Amino acid sequence: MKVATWNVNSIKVRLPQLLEWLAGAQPDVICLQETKVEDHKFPLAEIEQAGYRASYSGQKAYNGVAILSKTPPQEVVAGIPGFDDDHKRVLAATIDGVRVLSLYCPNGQSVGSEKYAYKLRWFAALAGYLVSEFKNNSQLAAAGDFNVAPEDRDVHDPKAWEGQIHVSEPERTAWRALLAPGLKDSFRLFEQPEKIFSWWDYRRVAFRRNAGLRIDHVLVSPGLAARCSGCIVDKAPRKLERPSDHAPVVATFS
DNA sequence: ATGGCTACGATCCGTAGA
Repeated sequence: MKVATWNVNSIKVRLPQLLEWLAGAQPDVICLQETKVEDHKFPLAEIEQAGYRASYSGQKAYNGVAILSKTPPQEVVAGIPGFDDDHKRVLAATIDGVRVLSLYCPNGQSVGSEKYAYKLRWFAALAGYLVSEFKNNSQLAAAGDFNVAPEDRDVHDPKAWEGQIHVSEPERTAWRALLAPGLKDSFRLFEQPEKIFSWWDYRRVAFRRNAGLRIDHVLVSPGLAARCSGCIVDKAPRKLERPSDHAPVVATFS
């Protein structure tokens, strides 16, 4: 079983690239973020034509998450129950017995801003949600754009980024709180090359310089970690014309 | 110190992303 996550930065713009990537990579599940479309405008027909079921929770212009799967999704839930949020950032579905969460965590703008406070509040709510979901299903995969680079080795230039948004200590503490119930960053279950990132700024030819951050992750429960045989970032779509600024991350399970 | 790109929805610039 292959579980992928990809912040597509507009599913409307990226649809041809998404369909092409699905045809090649053949994931069983893909979590999408920043779809930026209302549900009635979601490109369902094209995705079904490609052999996928789709669950989605979107809004105009900003945010929006989806889960595409080869087999039917069950018990689909949008948002974090009990956490009031106008932003469409969370979608859960059970696929082949695995509880899958597609997460678009807040960006936070800058340390100390109002959006930063919202980011930290949001992470606290997510931590509680992950615990309750994990209690219901020991096979849990929480995949998405977390907007946190967990360690300095996930940052191209840790000195330049020190204390900044995505790497600040409160954000990293919030990240570790997500892992506290025993979840693992699937990427770090394996030996990895240095300087692997999942996002590169559109500006300053960041991709060609590999000036990136690793902020897209697939978290797995111990039960799924035991079945995990690999986790990679696929940089290929980032090399295309008019790419998303994020690359897909793919975790494989036996 | 600033802006650099890209997408979007409102106009012909502002907001947001990271």
